[in-house]
Amino acid sequence: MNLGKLIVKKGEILQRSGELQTRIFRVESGLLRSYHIDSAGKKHIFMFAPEGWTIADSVGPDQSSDLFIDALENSVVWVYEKDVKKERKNVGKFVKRLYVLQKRIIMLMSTPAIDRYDHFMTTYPNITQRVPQKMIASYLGITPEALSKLKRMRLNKK
Amino acid sequence: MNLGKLIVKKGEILQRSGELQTRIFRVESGLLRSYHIDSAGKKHIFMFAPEGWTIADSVGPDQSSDLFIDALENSVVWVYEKDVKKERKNVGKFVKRLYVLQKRIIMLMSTPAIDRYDHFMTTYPNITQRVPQKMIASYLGITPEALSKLKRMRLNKK
DNA sequence: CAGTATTCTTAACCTAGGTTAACGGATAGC
DNA sequence: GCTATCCGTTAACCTAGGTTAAGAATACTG
Repeated sequence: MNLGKLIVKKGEILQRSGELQTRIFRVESGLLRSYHIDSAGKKHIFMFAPEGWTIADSVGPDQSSDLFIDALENSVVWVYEKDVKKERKNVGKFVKRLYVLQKRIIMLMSTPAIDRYDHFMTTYPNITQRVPQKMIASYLGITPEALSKLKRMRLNKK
Repeated sequence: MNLGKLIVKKGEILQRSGELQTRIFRVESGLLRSYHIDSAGKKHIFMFAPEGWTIADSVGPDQSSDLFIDALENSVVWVYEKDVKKERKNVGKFVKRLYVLQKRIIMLMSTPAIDRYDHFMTTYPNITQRVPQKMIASYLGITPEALSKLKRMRLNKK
């Protein structure tokens, strides 16, 4: 599970979006960061990890990564393999929840409200029918008036 | 640790912001939600929890809650006490990380960029000095130009 | 049912932050 | 030391979403 120590130069990429087999990086010295690249090609920094911190993509053992991880300074890094057994038991619930929050943060930073709405509708179809629209707007981070407007604007386009 | 079953009516509040002694709620039937009330008094829904889901405020064992939890439908709920021993060991790292993400989501939804900037500067002063300002902007979810503008606008006001 | 309370929508107007582009200052590589 | 790249700033203009207010549609309640 401990895969050893890695010495990385500033700018080196440790993990790319789309990779399976994501790892966990513990920073002994230096500075790492993780970031997401959106559909328009823009970078959004998800987190910084200075000395003593741990950084990883919070995806389950079978998912491919959403994040890039690279070094902002020359760094020394301990690399760990994810513990698939633990992830399937206790810890898995935490990892899953972390992933949901991670995704939500990335979407809040990089995705327009109407797309977040679509994502919500397909991800939680059952909730959709049980709460008023204004609560979905609140979850999405916009006002009910804005959601109303966005839906109408989409209709008028088609 | 299992504190028993609770039958709640639509509208009932299970946890208030500011409370110590936060609990974990597992929904047997019905629908709960958690939300944050910002400084302007506006509600921001953090999460919905239908049947089978677990909902709680991801604060550590000594922190007071940031979130309200209430029932959107008549519900049956299992209540659990947080396991302080576990939280101080293994699981604590996950809880802490969840809390950071929870806070970031709430801030992205309810706090203007300049205040998020201040929060970042005081929370991570050491990172501040090691990365260019454009990366802080990226972390905050805004463009470098916008951050530049916001800082200048603040100066002109004083 | 009637009556009240929510919810959804629309519209006019406002504002925070995005886009594009240009410039000067700082850094890094050679 | 010279050049190229990156960084921060400014400015003009644009756009997504907020604010306020009002009306229509829907859902509760007695």
